[in-house]
Amino acid sequence: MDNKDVVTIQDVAARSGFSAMTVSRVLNGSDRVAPETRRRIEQAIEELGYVPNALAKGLLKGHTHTLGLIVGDMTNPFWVDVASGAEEVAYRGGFVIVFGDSGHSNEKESRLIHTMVSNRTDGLLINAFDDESRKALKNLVRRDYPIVLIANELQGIRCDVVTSDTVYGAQVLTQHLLDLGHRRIALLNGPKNNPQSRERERGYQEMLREYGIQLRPELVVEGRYSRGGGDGPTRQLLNLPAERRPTAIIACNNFLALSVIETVRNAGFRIPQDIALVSFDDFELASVIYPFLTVMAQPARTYGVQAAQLLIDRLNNPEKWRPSRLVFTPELIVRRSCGAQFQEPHNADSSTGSGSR
Amino acid sequence: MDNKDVVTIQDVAARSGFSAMTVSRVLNGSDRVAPETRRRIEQAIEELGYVPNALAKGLLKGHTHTLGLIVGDMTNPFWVDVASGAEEVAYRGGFVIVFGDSGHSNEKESRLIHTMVSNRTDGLLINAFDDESRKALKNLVRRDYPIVLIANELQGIRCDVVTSDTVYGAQVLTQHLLDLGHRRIALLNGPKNNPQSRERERGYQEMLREYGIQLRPELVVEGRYSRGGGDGPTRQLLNLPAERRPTAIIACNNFLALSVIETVRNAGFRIPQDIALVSFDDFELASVIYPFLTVMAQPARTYGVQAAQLLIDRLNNPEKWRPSRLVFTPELIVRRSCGAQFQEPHNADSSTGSGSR
DNA sequence: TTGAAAGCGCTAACAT
DNA sequence: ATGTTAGCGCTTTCAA
Repeated sequence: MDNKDVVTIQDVAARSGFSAMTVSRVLNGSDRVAPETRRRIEQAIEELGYVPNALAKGLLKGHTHTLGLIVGDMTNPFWVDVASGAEEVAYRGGFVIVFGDSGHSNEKESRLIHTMVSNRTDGLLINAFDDESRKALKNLVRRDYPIVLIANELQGIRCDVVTSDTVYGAQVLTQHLLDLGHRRIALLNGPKNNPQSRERERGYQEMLREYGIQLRPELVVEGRYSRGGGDGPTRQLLNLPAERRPTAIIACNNFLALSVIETVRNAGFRIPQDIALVSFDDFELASVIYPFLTVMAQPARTYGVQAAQLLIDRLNNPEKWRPSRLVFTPELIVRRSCGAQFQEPHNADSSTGSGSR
Repeated sequence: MDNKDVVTIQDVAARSGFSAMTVSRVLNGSDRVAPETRRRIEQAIEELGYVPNALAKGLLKGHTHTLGLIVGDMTNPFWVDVASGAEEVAYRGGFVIVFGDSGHSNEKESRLIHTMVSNRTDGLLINAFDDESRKALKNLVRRDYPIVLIANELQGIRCDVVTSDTVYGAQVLTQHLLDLGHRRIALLNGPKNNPQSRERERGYQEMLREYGIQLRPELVVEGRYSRGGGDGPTRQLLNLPAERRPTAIIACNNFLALSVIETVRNAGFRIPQDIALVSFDDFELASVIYPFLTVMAQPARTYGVQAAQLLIDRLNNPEKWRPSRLVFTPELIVRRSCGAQFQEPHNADSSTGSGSR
């Protein structure tokens, strides 16, 4: 068995007694190769364990059949779903996805973009962090580098966008609470320089105004979209004197909702008896186990599927591409408890029963 | 503004009035460049929006600062944690991670391996699907391609391994149930050709034997490790006549536990009153919201961190590498309900309160 | 049906 | 301090 570090197409050529060109034709499924030639070359490939060098091919051809996907937090189930959807479509289309997690940081995001462009991914799917992301992306777009924006729309960038109607989502959530009688409704929002955050605040304000409720600035607080990123702002809300404290909170993503759940619990309050909670984004897994949270569900997986599809379509047909803007309408899911089936056990080890035989 | 499709180092050279070699030196931070020269070249880079071509560099240098990571199901929070840990370490070390999801399929797995090797990832972190994976990996290892096996150990492959003591885990879980008085304990296992599945069955059997309990083959069933992959086998267990039906189930990963929860619920039984449930792997998020499941926790994130570290160390110091075998000891987490804080509401819309003002 | 030559963008090695 | 040459592994183009 040959033990060279890497085996090249030349090695296969030498071994099989044909030229590299003929080997190349076999590899790429050309029909202008004699059956016997093909057989012998395939055998040589097998014997040598040859794996074509995609770098060389990419360098020559100018594309790599590789897509970049940058999300803010790959630990968030929402983005995992997006990634999973994109991966499925990419795989079917013969593409590979290179993932990146910007960790909600501008610096890491721009490093990732640079790396992906440098590695000549054929295009980029990105949940742009905030307005600062625009500069880097704008430069790419100017060079016709294909980009699909996910969830966050950025002004003045000619590219595809897949998003959902966030203003509407915030309106529905706010109205839901208003209809239940709540009047002091807090908005636990994400960072202000994030386009979606601004839309959520707009929907919230509009609905309050429609109901003639006065806006209380102290009830609009700003967290981060990452795990634990709403702990501080939630405490801030709970620390308000009872007569100004919110009776309901709208969390602007699933991790912010988690923050509320944990912080409220630690402060000795109960949900929903003391403080009601509704949220954007779903916890799919958690909801199976204990479905109780009312949410505005965004179609996470569909985001990924559609975004990847848009990008691949564009790559396959560059000249007839025109920017698309896909806007999904989120859906209100009002959850019930499943306490009937799932009783809260009261012994210490609640999951393992009491030892029936 | 220049509008060529891609801008090369030659363009920068021409623009700045120096040679490509000097530009290259600036890019790679060589100190043998006059300050004024550096300034002018950096300006040209900026003006042209030049991004170096990593394919060309990789082709020349023979490495790409890229690591492959293949998991069975990137939708499973367990593997998300692994990926997140690996990503963090890789990023700090100047590497990028290329993810792949084998979807628990041999065919997709081998296609992914091929793609990653073809793209010259410098090494591979992989949760090998089953014994069939050995052939492909063995070929790579023979060519000194660096591989780290995660969770599943494969015989006769000289590479690093990061895993945990699965036999022990199964013993502890089984003993836990035995000590609670259960005698008909079912094992909802993963596929038999998966190395870990065999270890879990071994631990289970050993512990039953130690307690002098007779092994009932009908209580050992085989599911898949993917979402919903335990529905059928669980139904099979529930369909047994009452006197042979298990009083407790051990689910061999978190998704199998989910299957039990859903299937048992749909069949009208309750957990833990009618059937107790313990499981391998944790649901971190779900447990915050509703902590009730007793689990054998595997250190998911640590897997990723250590595996990536092992790989990077090897790449940085190839000649002094020796295969390592890291074995973690899983930990039993006996969860209590947090019903005291979290009461099961009984109205329809449980999360939003009844409308206090 | 097969092969030879040239070159994709970059940098190592060797000039100057 | 800067430049020239050659070549990484592959495919395009042209020739046989």
